[in-house]
Amino acid sequence: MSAQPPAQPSAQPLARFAGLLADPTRAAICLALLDGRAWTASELAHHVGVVASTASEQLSRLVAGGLLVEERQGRHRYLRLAGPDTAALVEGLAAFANTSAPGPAPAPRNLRESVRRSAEARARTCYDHLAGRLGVGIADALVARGVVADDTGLAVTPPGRAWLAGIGVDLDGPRRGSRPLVRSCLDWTERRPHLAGVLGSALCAHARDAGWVEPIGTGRALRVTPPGADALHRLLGLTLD
Amino acid sequence: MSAQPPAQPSAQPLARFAGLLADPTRAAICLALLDGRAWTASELAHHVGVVASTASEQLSRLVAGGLLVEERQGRHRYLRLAGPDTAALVEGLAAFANTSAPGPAPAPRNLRESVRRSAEARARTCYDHLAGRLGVGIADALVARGVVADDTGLAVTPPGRAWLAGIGVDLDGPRRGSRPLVRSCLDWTERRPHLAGVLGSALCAHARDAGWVEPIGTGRALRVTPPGADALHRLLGLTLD
DNA sequence: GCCACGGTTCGGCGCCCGCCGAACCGTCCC
DNA sequence: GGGACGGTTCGGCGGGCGCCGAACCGTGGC
Repeated sequence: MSAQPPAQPSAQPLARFAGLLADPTRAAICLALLDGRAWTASELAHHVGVVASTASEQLSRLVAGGLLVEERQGRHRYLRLAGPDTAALVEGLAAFANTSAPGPAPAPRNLRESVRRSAEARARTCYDHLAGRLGVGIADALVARGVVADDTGLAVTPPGRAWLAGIGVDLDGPRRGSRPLVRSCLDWTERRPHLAGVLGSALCAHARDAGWVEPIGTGRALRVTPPGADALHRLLGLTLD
Repeated sequence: MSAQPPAQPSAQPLARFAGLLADPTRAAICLALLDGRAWTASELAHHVGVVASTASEQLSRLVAGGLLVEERQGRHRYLRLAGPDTAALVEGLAAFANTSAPGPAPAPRNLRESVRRSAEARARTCYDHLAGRLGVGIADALVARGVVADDTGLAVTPPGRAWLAGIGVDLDGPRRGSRPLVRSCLDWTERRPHLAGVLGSALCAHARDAGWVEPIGTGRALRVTPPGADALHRLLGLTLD
């Protein structure tokens, strides 16, 4: 029974919320949805390797818990993360989970290397911005060139803002809202921060629109196109592996 | 069996890590440790309302998972959160859990009011900085007075830095390290940000040292002393309820 | 030396939860 | 209208896990 009141008032909600991500199936679903797109229920079921009915239950649970939102169209049920803050939470938690937990790690040492070499580790989207070595490299380059200052938290410098506008990255677009202009997001493959927030989103959109990157297959992985590699080298001095 | 490999490589660690907080007992332990102090195992057991053996198991699990660190002294086992970033993660997650999860909420409406009136909601420590209405009030006041800028992420302004030094808050103390100078931390009672990072820590230390606040009992709750109320009003125009 | 006490280990109990298969419902296409 | 298909509901199974009590271990005090 143990119906005695919990000593901390918020322990119950915290546990219930954390429980949403405490299952491998639900965790895999949330990670898949980090690409920011809306997936159908059966896509997710197939992707994480469970039968449709199981996925249906877990998806309902995630929606009820507020992590996911759903949109029904005809006989399809589209699912996506509830918002950018939710995505940041999941990504941050995943990064934390990968950096800590030194216990009986089920990672056979060279799995790490194979992950590092994968296309996703090289360049991918993280919700609506760029991640992987590409994302981290861009973040480093922008800090090195003074576009973004890293003194006391991240900030876009005034000359940096002009420089960004000059190459076609507009920070005053419709996406503004109350989102922070630039935010740091911990990269779970590189374990170092890349850029999120309005700037991260605008950069990613620009890279897509300008043809610098294009998606590989249906996942989050990206390929840097030859013109993209040229532009990144010319503008940021970036050389990718 | 279902031994098929998970589609997402990091789903397993994420689930395991989230699972650490997915239990009410473990969650309550972590929330209690948010005060930044080291507790003994039996203190925690009594506080969260489980028997010593149960607490021992859960504590070992939290330590193995990297959320807590332990320090053994004689026949005592002291436990604290692994670090400020861990504390931020727990606090952020708790705030998120309280804001989302609109489901069958077990909160009987006026519980919220009773929480609001509690001493903890008025003023408390959050790991090593100030929280509650006092914490967010200070944050608002510092932003309003230009000590902290909130344009593109939080930052301490140059005049703000001088002003802080003038009242005895030193930001270049030994605590610097690689911590951000000022960071936003979501307050789970107010659901609005208060100040963390080096500034938050220094402010809290100064408030204690100057006798502005003093702990109530053994918890995280704080009482604002008469001289403290005077100083906060004089320096920041802050009037507390 | 003895005893008190904090902490741990172990066995066992009971519940919860994630999984599946089967049946069912609604939508879309032909 | 009929059939294909995405999605849901339900029953049942199995495993994992959180809890406790009891026994045990090591430290510290007397």
